[in-house]
This record gives sequence, structure tokens and C-alpha cells, in this order.
Amino acid sequence: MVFSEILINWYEQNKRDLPWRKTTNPYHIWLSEIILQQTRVNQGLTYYNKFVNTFPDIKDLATADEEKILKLWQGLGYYSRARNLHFSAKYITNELNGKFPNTYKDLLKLKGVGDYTASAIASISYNKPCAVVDGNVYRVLARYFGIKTAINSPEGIKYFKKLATQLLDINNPATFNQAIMEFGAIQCKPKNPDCNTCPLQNSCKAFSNKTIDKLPVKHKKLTIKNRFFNYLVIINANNNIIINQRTGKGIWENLYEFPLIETHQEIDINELILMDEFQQIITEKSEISLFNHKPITHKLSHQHLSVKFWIITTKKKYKNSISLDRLKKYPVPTLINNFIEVYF
DNA sequence: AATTCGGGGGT
DNA sequence: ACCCCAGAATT
Repeated sequence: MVFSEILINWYEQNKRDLPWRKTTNPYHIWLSEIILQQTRVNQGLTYYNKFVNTFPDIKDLATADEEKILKLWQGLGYYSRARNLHFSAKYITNELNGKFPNTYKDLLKLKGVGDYTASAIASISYNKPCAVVDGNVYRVLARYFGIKTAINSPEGIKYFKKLATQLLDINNPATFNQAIMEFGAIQCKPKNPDCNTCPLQNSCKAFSNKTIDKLPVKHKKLTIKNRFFNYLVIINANNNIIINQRTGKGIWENLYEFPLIETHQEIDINELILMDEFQQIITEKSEISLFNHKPITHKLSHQHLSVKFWIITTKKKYKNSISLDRLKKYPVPTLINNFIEVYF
């Protein structure tokens, strides 16, 4: 048996029962692929169901408010995916008269759709012979063929794409692509792969070379920044709370949060009330207390946030303050959501 | 070519 | 503490 046959046989016997495997509807496949970018199946599953149910047709997504989409996306991370999803839904609905692109080339024009996702939709929805190369495919191929080229180098990206294209079963691209990814996720896992029951064991280069745990090779350059956030949880006399929307670039774009003062290090209450930013926001006599004496550490992939929530009660009525019920309808970062759930 | 976009889970 | 996840856009 050839490589693709072994994988497809394995897939038919071991595949998980997942909702996006019951359809070839390009809108649904697109939704699933965007949600699953850099995201585990288990984490994305509930979000997929929420989106399919809330927006049954792409037109429903196109006509929705961005805020509603971000709220539904809340907690999933990489929020540009949600904004691009909205943008592309409007593009398909309005510019393409609702007709979903059906070629790799046209799919690639969608915001938020790169080489992987265009190949995935083209193959799964339209059975086009486009090979996908995701993290699973890199790992399976690097191990099986004993390839030491870094998967995130320009040569590696080209090489693995070419190899995957050669291996693709052009008679069944949809199944082959899903088979190799599922195989990587379940059998040829990053840690402790199950080589003992692997149908490719006797021809696997890394297994015979005992280099399973050294492949794939990946250049890593991750510098983690430490940042210090002070959130001002300002509660009016009428129990309203002040909230701002993040604008511009950076983390959590277009999501909401409390007024934020960022500092270069951890500060105490005396340092806080002396800051210009603080005095510009808090102009009335107020009561200030600290919600958490130990800063909360919130870890993002490339930033570690050290966060203090300052509770400020005042009799002043701020214009942009809202009720707690309203607040809970706004899309907020998980950090803020965790606070809201514990404090309120 | 390198960096920046989250959050959760595994080791 | 470090790695990875059905990656893409930006610099």
C-alpha cells in the first residue's frame, strides 16, 4: 500500500465524529477552518456550533454587528480572525452576490484565508487537488521522511508544501487531507506519539533512526515581554461602570475593557494616584481599594501581563458609564471576563 | 525574514 | 517553564 492509502485506511477506522465532517457546505467548512486556526478541535467545537446556529447563512453573518460577532468569539483568542470573518462575509454577500469562491486562487483573496485555509476549503468543499500543510502535516511528513529542514524556514515551507502535493491522493483530496491531519492529531502526536500501533511504523525514517522526539525541527525565537496593567474599575453612585473600547493595533483590538493605565513596573496606590493619567480620569474625591493584592498574571503567547484591578467608587456620574447588564453584552478579553465573573 | 496577533492544554 | 494547536497579516 502506498502512503495515502495507509493514511486513508487509518482515517476511516479512527476518525472522530465532528460536525464539520457531516457537510461540504463551503460556508460551514470556512467557518470551521477559521475557528480551528491555531486552535484545538475541543476548544473550537463549541464556537463552531454557536456560529452555525446563530448565523445559519453567510448573509446572517454579513449583516450582523461586529460587536455581536466578537462577543460570540470571546475567549477564543486571535480576534482578527473574527473581524476578518465578518469582512469576508460582507465581501462574499455583497460583491460576489453570495456565491462562495470555489477555487484556491479566489479563496486566497478572502481576508483571513491563507495557503492552508484556501487549500482546505478547496479540497474539502470542492474536492480540488490542493494539499493542506498545517502543524500536523509538518510533523507527520518530517518524521516519516526524516526531514531536518526547519518547518518555519522559507525553504521548509516550500519543501513541505511540494512534498504534500506529491503525496496527495488526487482522486480523493478531501479525505486524504483530513486523514493526514487527523493522523497527526491523534496518532503522530507532538509528545509521546503512539508508534507501537502506527501503521506507518516499518517505513518511518524517524522511527528507525530513533529521532521521533527530534522532529520536526522548528526555529524558535520567542521573546516574551512583561507588561504591567492597572485597570480602573470605576463604579458610579448609580452602580454604573466605565468601559472603553480598544482601538488601533495591538492585543484585543476592538474589544472592551476598563480604563487602563500601563506602567513599566508594579505600582502601589500612592504611586497610582500621583500619575497624570490617573488624575485625568479621576477628578472627584473617590474611594480606592485594590481587588487583588497579588498581581494577576495573564499569559499571552508573547506577552506576560501583570495586572491589578483598582476598585474606585465615586458619586460622580460619568457619561460613558453603563450598567452591569449592558457590560455583560460587550465583547471583552478573557482577563476582563474572569474579573467580572469573580467580582460582580 | 521576523514579529505579532490568545487562550487552553499537555509534559 | 516550554511546547503545541486544522495560520495569517504585518512589518
